[in-house]
Amino acid sequence: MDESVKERLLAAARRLFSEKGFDRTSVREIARVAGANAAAVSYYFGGKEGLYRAVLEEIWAKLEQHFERFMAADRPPMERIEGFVRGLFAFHAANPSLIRFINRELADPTSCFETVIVPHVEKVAGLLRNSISEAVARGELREGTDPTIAALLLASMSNYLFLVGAVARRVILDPERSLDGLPEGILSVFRKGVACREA
Amino acid sequence: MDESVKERLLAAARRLFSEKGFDRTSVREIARVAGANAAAVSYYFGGKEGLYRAVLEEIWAKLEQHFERFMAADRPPMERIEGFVRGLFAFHAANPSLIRFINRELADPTSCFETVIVPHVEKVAGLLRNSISEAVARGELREGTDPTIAALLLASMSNYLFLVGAVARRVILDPERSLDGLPEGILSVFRKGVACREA
DNA sequence: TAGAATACTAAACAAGCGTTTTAAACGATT
DNA sequence: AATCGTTTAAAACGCTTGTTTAGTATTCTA
Repeated sequence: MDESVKERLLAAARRLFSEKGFDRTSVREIARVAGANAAAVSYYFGGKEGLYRAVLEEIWAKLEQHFERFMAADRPPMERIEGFVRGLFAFHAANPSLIRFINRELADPTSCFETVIVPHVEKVAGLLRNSISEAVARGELREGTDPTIAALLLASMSNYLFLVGAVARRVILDPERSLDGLPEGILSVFRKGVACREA
Repeated sequence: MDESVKERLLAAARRLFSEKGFDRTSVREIARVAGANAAAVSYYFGGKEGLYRAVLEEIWAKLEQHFERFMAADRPPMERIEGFVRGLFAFHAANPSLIRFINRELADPTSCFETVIVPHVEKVAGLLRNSISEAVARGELREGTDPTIAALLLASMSNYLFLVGAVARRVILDPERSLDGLPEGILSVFRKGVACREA
């Protein structure tokens, strides 16, 4: 237990908030998991909401870093589009339950929505939209494709499974089915769906 | 105010639970909106959770009724698939915020998950999966298409927008943009994505 | 080494929660 | 008219919540 109390609180909050959300996680529980006092949350973060905000910023920073690697600006647009999907799945594999954290915030915004969520989503959405626009301009995606709609649908397919994780693994998919092929499946549907050549 | 207290409680709970979710809605607030006493919730529904469960059942019944109309068993499979998407959008148009209610439960299951959510999702997912299987068997969708994956992706595209409604309207889509064309756009991507003829 | 700033804690606080209790009002039946 | 079960209301209960207070160690600085 050589980490600082602040770091232990962040780690515990990250875990508990992702698992159960803001409302169902109490300050006392975070403190217990962190092996700290509940008052330390107010001391270091100004309150429960401040701690939540800190965790959210931390996660988004990590996710954006991830996207910047998978969607590097010097790559051709189709590679960036593929990077979006593969990056999202890779991130989820490396950080299970964190995507649900973010998506829960999207589905049910807290007070962090305006200051944390909106700017970050705008950035990632812009990256994806621009990649699609470029791909259309290059003739790699069908002319007339609406980049906004196309981006929305690609993000839908890439995110929904993780969002409804609990029910998906119970009802929609076999629990033991591997998800390894899913990113390519999504990209296949996407490519053909807005591909350059009509069938 | 000629409705019964029980009905008024259900209506108020439906509205408040859809807007703010289970945790952020208090029994006292429901009672105030319904013009009733907070104790009536325990009296009629056995508690807050019972009221929540009643609302959830009510909504699912309505939604399933909707799907049974749009995905009638006597229709050809591709029409049923189209009915799934169009029905979902129509339902959302008629019952704003109710889809978010359901989706919130999917993203963050409460104790109703096993008894209410799982059976209903299984039913609708089965309808969609069977329609896709039949369409593949008829040669209307590409051979080798995995019905489960295809159903998942179609449901993803159809649901995600409503799920992330708040951020979608702020960041992803123009607030004034009409969504009228979106169901057809989704179906277009889906059809081409798993269409019979390769490009 | 004295003093000040920082790090941390136990205890108390006020507010809100869902529920239960108690009792009054109501409508139908005897 | 008296009595019944049902319905509604007010108040109180026990509990948990996030935060604050007040205080004690600990560490750093002069």
